[in-house]
Amino acid sequence: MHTDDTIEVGCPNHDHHPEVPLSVSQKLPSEEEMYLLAELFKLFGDSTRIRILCALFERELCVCQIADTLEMTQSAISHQLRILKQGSLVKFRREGKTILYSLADDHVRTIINQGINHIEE
Amino acid sequence: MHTDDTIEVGCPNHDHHPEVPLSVSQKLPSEEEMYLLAELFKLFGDSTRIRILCALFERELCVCQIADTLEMTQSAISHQLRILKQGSLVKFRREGKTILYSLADDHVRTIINQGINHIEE
DNA sequence: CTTTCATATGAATGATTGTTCATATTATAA
DNA sequence: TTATAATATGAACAATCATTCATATGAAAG
Repeated sequence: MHTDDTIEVGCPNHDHHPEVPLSVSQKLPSEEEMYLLAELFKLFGDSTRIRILCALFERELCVCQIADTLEMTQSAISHQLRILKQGSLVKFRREGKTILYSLADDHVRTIINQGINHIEE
Repeated sequence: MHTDDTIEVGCPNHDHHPEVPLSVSQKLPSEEEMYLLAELFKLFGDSTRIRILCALFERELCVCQIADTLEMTQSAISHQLRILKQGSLVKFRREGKTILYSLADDHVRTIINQGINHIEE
């Protein structure tokens, strides 16, 4: 992440507010929490995964329906679903040989909608 | 993004709902929009950038204050600020030799808070 | 049990990306 | 103008990642 070598410090603004770095870092979320936040957004940061999630906005879908809808291979979709599953963004249920995927919860929808809001301005 | 070769199709579920891929893809946001969405979330998908944005939650900061707060080099911070600037997530103003960065708008806060909500459950 | 079919996964590969190091830019102070 | 200080940037490198291809798994039908 970063070296623990000497880190440069100091500029007029900095020197006139020597308390700032400490005071800011005290109000920061924990390193753990910020790391998890980044990991969460990383899941949304790929257009294949976004397209999968958007497809699941409509209804639950089996893997090959997603592949067909997005015009991608079953394998590529399956790999991405695994990542979305591990990140608890999608859930699934078995129906015979088929596995049906759906959005894990409404946060997924909310976060994506928030992103759409930001873009459309 | 994907090959235009033959894409496999078909499973019982799929065959019993042949209209699904088309009907789902018609309700999808445009490819352009989904691409932009992924690009947006990519900006939040790095822990250095998340830490920078969280630091700016508190107050506007110059580059070396951010570097000092996060214990990283000026160069690393500057590179990431460039990415955040290009993505319109931060704005800046000059004050002498110093450049002060701040959050571009409240969407940034909202999106991050939405992410925090998701994590804390 | 064996075959079939939907899905999952491991290895390989090319592409993208974050950090470092060295250097450039830009504004101020001397 | 020259020197200094804050920030920016280009090239290089290592690490991460998405897709492909080949193959494995697991449920169900025969």
